[in-house]
Amino acid sequence: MTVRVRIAPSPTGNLHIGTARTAVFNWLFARHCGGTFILRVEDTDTERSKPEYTQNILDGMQWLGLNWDEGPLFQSQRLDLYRQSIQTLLDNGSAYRCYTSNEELDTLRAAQEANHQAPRYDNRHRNLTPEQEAAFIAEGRRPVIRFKIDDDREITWLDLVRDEVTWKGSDLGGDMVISRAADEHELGQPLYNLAVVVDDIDMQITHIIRGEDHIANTAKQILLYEGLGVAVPTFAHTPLILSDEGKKLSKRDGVTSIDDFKHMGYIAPALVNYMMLLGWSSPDAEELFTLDVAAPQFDLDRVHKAGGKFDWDKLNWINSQYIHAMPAEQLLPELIPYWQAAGFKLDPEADRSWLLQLTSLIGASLARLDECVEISRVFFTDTVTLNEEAATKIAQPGAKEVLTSLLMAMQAKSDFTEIEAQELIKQVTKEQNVKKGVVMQSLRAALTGEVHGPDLIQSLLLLHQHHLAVPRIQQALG
RNA sequence: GGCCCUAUCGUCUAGAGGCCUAGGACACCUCCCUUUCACGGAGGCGACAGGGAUUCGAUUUCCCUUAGGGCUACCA
Repeated sequence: MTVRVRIAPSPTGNLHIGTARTAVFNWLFARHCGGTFILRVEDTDTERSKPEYTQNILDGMQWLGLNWDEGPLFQSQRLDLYRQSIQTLLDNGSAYRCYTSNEELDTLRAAQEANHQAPRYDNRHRNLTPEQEAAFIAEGRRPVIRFKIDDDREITWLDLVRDEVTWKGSDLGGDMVISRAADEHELGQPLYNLAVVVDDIDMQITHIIRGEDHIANTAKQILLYEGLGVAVPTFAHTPLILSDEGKKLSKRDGVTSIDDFKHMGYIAPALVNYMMLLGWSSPDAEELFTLDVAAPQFDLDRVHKAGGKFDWDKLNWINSQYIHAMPAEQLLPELIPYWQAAGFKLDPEADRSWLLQLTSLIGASLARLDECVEISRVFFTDTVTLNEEAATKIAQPGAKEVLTSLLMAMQAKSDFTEIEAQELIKQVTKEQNVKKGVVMQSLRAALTGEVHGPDLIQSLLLLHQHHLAVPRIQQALG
């Protein structure tokens, strides 16, 4: 039996980090087993589902490198399939029409809550006589279809990450609605649990890997498999991604969509790497690896049971490791859009060599791509403003003289090599009889307006190439 | 309220009865490299929630307590 797994996002929002992480585990499991990874879009909630969300999810999956083998399939296009199964359940007596009104349900729940009881449907319409049904229909009630859940039933399954899980039928909230209200002899819109089971059966899914927030659904779904007379697949419930407060990460926690991470300057392999590490550890204790490297060693056995808090520090570190490992040729095209968005004037073609040098210069300073804007700002602006500390450096004894010497040398020569620049610094230091620090500090201050920054010699070279060094030193000298 | 799940450094985790004086990574601190800031390198700080039981021996097994989380829809 070949392994078939799926990721089944609901297009009611952009691709969420939690969904993406579940997709990562499914992808890894499929690739590890040489199985098939399927993408199914669960859009049975027509109110909340939006095409743009579907697009966002598809784009996000692709960006992350989570390629799927089959799909995307859309539940909204498979309604007939669900209706057939609903009819089957009706025919074999495991489902029935329920005419309880919302008001009656509300009253019931309110009473249960008042008595500190768990809210649940009391199965009051489970055995209606034809006469009773006719009476409700005559009242104009539109029935839902409920699937019978026996209270004394015990549901147990062997979960691939949390071993044996047991659930009592009485804790499932009574007979479950599988089809929305419709006219008396119609089959209404199928509901989540029914659609999922029918699809998983139809698509011959062998392993259902999803977040632990689905555990109660699993109990219900197992009953549905039985009602439909089909073998139950294997389940695995992964731990949830938690916020700082230790709660399930939700849209309210700020950045949660893959899109957001992308725009913040995280790169796909780093984000995926972090998601893999959140809840799973590789047997050899490695922490930096791609999907392809992780797949052969991926195993649900090594998935942790407890939820994990999302840690920005660790993500930033992983992201920085990937960025630092990128050669300038590869990194440059990633940075250009950020520079352009910041309004920096640059010509990717004509300035290519200069941009590559700049990229090499700042690469090691970047933890996120977007940081390239602030770090390299002084290389793109016409003038700089000295901050307080920088002004102090230029005001220190000997600084003016040093800068004047440097200025003259640079006016005389339009391009320096690194060796020549170092030689020049050395020479000026000796000439002016100052400490090297004075030269370096005043030069940096004049050039960038700041006292911190990337390698000074490299910065000088780059600025001089673009004719920015001379005017800035002049400006600093007043 | 009910049910279910979970519990190792601040965080992510390794650990499947003696290998543990509990290992790694991030963060933090110190030092080195360096004109600076980063990067990089070397150290340091730092945890088995509590109580029972089983055992010659428990981080590891069992029970209870506590804490945290999830679920409790005609959403998915």
